[in-house]
Amino acid sequence: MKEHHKHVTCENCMSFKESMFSSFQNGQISELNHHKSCSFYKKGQAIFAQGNYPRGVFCLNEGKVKIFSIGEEGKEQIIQIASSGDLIGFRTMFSGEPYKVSAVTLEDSNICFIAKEDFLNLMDVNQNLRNNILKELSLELGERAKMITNMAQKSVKDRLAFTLLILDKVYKQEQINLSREDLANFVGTATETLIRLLKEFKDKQVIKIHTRKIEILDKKKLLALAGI
Amino acid sequence: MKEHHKHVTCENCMSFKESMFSSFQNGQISELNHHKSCSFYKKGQAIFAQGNYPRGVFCLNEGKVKIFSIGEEGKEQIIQIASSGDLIGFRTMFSGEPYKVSAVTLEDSNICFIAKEDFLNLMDVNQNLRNNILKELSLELGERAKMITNMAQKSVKDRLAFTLLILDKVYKQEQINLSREDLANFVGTATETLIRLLKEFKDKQVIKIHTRKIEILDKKKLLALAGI
DNA sequence: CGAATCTTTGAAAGACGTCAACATTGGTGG
DNA sequence: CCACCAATGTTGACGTCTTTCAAAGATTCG
Repeated sequence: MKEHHKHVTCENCMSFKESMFSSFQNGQISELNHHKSCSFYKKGQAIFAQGNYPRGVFCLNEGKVKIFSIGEEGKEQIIQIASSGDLIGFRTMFSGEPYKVSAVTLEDSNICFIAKEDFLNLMDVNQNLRNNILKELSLELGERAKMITNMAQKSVKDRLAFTLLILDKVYKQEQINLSREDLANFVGTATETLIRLLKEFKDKQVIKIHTRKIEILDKKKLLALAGI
Repeated sequence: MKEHHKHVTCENCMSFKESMFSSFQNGQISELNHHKSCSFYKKGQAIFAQGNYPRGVFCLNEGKVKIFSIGEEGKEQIIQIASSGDLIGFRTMFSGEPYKVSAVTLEDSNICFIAKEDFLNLMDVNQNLRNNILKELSLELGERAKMITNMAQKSVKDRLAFTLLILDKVYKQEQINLSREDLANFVGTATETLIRLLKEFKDKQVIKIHTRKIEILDKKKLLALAGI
């Protein structure tokens, strides 16, 4: 468990080189650092909520965050899991709308904040940042077309396989650590259905279950199931 | 039916003021016009295809275009229907990837083309265009989060209601004119299921069916069904 | 240790997709 | 201009995947 209010500067941020700001020069980095503030968020804490108006962007120094949209029955649909180095909430900087999604930490996290005005100023001045943002928006748009297609055309089992592969990348060498409900809300199914399918995957030696955590044993079988 | 090779200049383009270029000044408009070429596409003709690399962007002067992604079984999932004034294929200008979706005309259309290099030069020079593009990418990203949630959580009936409301905006005062298969591929269901639900909506006086075309009679009922 | 939360299992109903046959439509050539 | 054919649309029957509801079993954390 991480300590509270760990102070991080952009200069010594472990996630800096994979971040949207990776192309910044020394002077720009310290300027960025000057404009950011850094906060500790406990597991389960909200970073922003659907319907609110944004005041800036959040840069994830350490931790994991679920980005989800809430359907009419109040059920969460997880769209994305953000992790160290990811910038979140920047979409709303340009759209003029309130947030269309909510963000909640999945574990204790250190998250930096850059005010909207400062961020937009950086965008104006820095072409690399602009290009990185354009690229990221574009990549995400492509991913979401794929996700829509999966939701519309694939069985729950196939989607679970697909989701586990995504999570494998997010959790890297760690085991996947999500509640059954969050996992179900990412796959887009009922918790009970998810549990039954996990058991099936376990019986087929595709995954190993350590109570809450999930270890992927056979990525090839998952790839075949997900149809990639 | 429109005649072939109708020549359109940006200056006299009926869709110009709703387009991404609406903020251009006179000199910029004629420069834009100088860099574009204009082609006639017959109904059902492909504009670009998933997997190919983009050479530029397409500006829809007149007509309608389905944007879809193809699932593993070869089934189309329609993501969006573009109409007059819409710019399509600009996502791939920034991502460096090949197209993740395909575009095919739904009716005879006039479509202008702007080469990638020219378009990116315009982006560099023109802050309004840049902001419009950023805004459009952001808005679309928000819509797709909503679409993912709908696909994952709502019944086919609810999604049909939602889709009809989207199409009502696309077709404005006209009646919706899509094949049953395309409509099913937008809703994300089988053609047969779609037909059964259309009949149900017809019996409930929500829509009126003129063979292929669909007229919306009761938008309120649709809004209630779609849960908006 | 116990309360609260999260997870698992079972049974039953319903929504949806698939297959096969049939009907209608619109475009084409005679 | 009409008849015909291919493409598109419609209907019914059936099976199965998935959800829902209810209850019991684990686990976690104070």
